[in-house]
Amino acid sequence: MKTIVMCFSLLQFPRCRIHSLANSWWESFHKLGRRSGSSSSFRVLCSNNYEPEGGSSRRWTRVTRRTINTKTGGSNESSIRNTSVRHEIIPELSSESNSKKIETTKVQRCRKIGIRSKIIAESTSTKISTYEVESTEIESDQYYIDLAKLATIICFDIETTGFAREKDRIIEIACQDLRGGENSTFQTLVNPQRDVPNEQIHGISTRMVNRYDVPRMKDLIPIFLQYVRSRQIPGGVVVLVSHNGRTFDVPFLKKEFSRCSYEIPSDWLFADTLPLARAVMKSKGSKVPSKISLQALREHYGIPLIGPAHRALSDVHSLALVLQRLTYDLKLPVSGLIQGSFK
DNA sequence: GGCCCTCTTTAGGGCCTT
Repeated sequence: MKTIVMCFSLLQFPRCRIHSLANSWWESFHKLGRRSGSSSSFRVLCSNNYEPEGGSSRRWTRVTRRTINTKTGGSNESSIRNTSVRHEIIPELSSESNSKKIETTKVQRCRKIGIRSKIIAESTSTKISTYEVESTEIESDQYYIDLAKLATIICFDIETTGFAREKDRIIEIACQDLRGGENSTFQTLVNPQRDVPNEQIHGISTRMVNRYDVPRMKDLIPIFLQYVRSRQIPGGVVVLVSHNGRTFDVPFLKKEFSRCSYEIPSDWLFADTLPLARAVMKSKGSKVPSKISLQALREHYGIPLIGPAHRALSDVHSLALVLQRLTYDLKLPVSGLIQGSFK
């Protein structure tokens, strides 16, 4: 597996884009906080800044001559520096010893940076009662607080050839790490090796994706895994957030992984903004409106559309800001988001 | 498929995702 991951270089794929939306989420969050005059929500979704072994200068071994047209991009953030930290993922974090291991990992291997560290160091035990979490009493609040300190929050979205994961295929994937910084976002078209019947929805045509230089899913998964791993805090978990992900994006992604003989890494968690949106509506004392689509939420919060609607990266940008507003409204900390996550 | 609402719970329709 590791060998496969190292077989691809993002720089090799100009159509696979890693953008620099960097700190837009943080900037917006701080603006929101200034407007509200409240500091409690600033504990939500914060994280420290880390970079994997080798940093941006690392080199991946090229073992294929297949030219795949992808794009990368991004901006440097002053707080990001190279580090010799190694990836040592803890697969299961369910015991007290593992909780202690997290704490040890945090102290020994991680660097805290600026205000974000101060934010995350605060207690994050506040939870909103209307957010129905799936967790049982197996894990303590402290466990989730510890886990939150090493969590990477990544919003993601997919475009597909249809709704049926059994017969349809992913044709575009986009992600945005809310921590921002260099290589914080990732976007690529995916070659489904079939016609795209719903171009009218997202504007992605058969001609755009059925190309030799657009990666197939089996080509992309190792790159995608490497991207996520590059954003992951050593010893921490990744929380992949999407809208209606529980019933669409995540099962679709899992199906594609399975089809290509891959498994979703055990330290990936998934969160869905749809139940968060319902919880916000309930908390305001109103019945859950019938329209709680991502577009409806974006309009509700006055978030401008960046780029064409129903393209993965545009929706990810919207989702990142919607998530920020939802967690703010719910006063939901990272630990609460993790408690409500699923695998 | 899961969730929510209502003309409901022994059910059905609508919404979310493309």
